[in-house]
Amino acid sequence: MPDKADTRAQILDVAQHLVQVRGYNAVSYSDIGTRLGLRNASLHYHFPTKTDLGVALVRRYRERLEQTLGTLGAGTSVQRLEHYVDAYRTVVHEDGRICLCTVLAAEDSTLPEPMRAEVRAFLDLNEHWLTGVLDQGQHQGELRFPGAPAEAAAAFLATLEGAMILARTACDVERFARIARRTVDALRAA
Amino acid sequence: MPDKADTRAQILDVAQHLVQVRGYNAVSYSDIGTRLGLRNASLHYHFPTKTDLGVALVRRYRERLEQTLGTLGAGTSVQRLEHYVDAYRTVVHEDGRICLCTVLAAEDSTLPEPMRAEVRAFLDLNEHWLTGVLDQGQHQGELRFPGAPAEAAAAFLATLEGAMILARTACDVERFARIARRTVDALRAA
DNA sequence: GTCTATAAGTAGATAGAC
DNA sequence: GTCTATCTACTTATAGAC
Repeated sequence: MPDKADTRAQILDVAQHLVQVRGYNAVSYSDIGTRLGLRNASLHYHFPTKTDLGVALVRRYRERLEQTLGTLGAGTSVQRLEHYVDAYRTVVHEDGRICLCTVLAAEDSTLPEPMRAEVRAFLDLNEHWLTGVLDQGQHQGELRFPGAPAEAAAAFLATLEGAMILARTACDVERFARIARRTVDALRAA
Repeated sequence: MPDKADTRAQILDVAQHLVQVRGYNAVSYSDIGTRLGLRNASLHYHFPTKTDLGVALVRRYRERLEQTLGTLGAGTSVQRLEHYVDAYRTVVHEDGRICLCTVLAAEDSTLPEPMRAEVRAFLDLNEHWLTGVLDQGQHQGELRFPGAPAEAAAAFLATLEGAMILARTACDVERFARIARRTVDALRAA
């Protein structure tokens, strides 16, 4: 008699991994169940509909980011940016995994509305946090960039998202790190 | 008795539009046929397998880009970059369309191998052309950036791809143009 | 070239036994 | 909680008439 919360977490773990590689539409209950030794109906017990599963997936992903960003409150703006990039770098893997919400953003128009809202919330969280860091760095003279911090933050996030996609198609995980590094460097005032 | 090549082109037109919005995996023969008043079996006459359709789709898209880039050979490097961005801007629409290969790159791991090869060829074409323009601009003193032209080209392309995805999730087509403009400006030596 | 009809497979989802 | 069994809908794909 397995623990309910535990099984639920395992389902989310496997589902997240699969979605990060294949995308939401290309992952089925069967795919997830096979990897866990569970049947189709058992998954539906924990997540009645696929939308329920998808929403829970993105929500957990965002909550974890909130925790991570909470620990990145200290240090200079450059250090905070570098730790942020490091966190992103850990989700880019040899097996083709990239940021969950980058994949989902690409599928946006096919997602159920509750999922789209969660994906937007995740991206907004990133942009707002980045805007704060860039604003801090600009005022302290550590960072220099044209235009408003919010515009620079949007461009920065766009570059990271695009870099993950490029890295995957090129089967070159280092490509993400190279692009990310030069993008951080471009913001430095020095 | 419709012309065969004509029908084939119409199928590709409709399929491209749908894939740009939904992605390859979320578009079916039925979706395409309904919009053209054609039956499932008729589509299979023109494209025996879905892979055939997908490969033809990306190949035509790349050939068209080659023609477009051919007309962008004249002018200063900044002008060429701006025309390039303009060309990309025309594929970002209110209805959710973005660059075909940006969508396909996000689905990379689920695509049949012949399609993956075509997507890579498209992205390589972009990177090589951009590398040439950046190299030209650097030597002429019109552009200034750190590192090799190829590295700057990869970062530039990543930003455009990410910007398209962000623009779509935010339901804000202007967002792409704003990010693209600041990215071109950042390369200017002046 | 396009059609009807149909195959074979998979999807998300539910009922009810244990 | 997990199972077997089943349902309906949809997918890609093919056979053969017109």
